[in-house]
Amino acid sequence: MPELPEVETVRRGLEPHLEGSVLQQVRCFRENLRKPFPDDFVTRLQGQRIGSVNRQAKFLLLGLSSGETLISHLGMSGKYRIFTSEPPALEKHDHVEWVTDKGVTIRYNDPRRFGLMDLIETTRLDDHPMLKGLGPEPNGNFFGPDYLKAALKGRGCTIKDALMNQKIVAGLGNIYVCEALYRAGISPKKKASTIKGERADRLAGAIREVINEAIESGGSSLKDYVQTNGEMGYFQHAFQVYGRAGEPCFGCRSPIRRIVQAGRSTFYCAKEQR
DNA sequence: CGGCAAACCTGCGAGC
DNA sequence: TGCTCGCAGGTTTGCC
Repeated sequence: MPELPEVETVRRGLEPHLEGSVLQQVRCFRENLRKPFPDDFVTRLQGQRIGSVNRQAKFLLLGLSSGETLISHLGMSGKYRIFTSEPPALEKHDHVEWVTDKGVTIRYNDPRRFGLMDLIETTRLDDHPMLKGLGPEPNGNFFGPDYLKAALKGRGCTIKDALMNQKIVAGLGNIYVCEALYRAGISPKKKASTIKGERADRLAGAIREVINEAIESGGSSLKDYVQTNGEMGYFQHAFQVYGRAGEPCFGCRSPIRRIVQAGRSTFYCAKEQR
């Protein structure tokens, strides 16, 4: 589920229920996700007031009154659900639960457990191994044609791999890279260093555009729910290439191809993407 | 350094 | 009905 637009949608869902609230009751139903929970996880969360609900790349960042920040990554299958009244029975793969002083229950559910939660002093946030070295936000001020051109210069990997690299741009994943490359008319197999000039301008614009449109649509829902209220995002209906192998390109009608790059599926139109 | 496969996990749909 | 296989939105690790 979660690339940047999905995580931003989750952030917007959580913020009104968490910002300014106190985590009155914290429960954790196992000792690890992809990695172990930090030491004294429950104790360090319990009783904390949440001052801010932020996002960086695909990470949610909850600023706590203790001076620590909770880092939450959703992996492939992580979901937050919010219950404003009496919550239902725990479900399979519910791993963490918070009850706020406003009587709101928030549960983190993650079947594949590729997600991650960690605590770090807020002043040392940028030193956290997962956040250190992250590139700029694709919809932020720092990202644009000039940045992208400089970042791709001399890169021997494919343009697909470059855009998947969180150190170059932070927050894109398989779906939005495929979609941005289609919009820019660039083949995912091109060497990154060959994308320059007007083509790089178009790519930078396409990335910003697709990310912003997806956020406005509440992200993309594939098998799982994305939004914290259980509603589907609807950007999946705007996919031009992702998941459309064999179906006709909306532009030229030639079949969309699926190839594997770095172990991940890439969808593209061989005719329109050069 | 680059490239690639495997690892971490469960669930689902397709095919037999 | 039930089995096996392949696949899935992410990231890290280890090997050549």
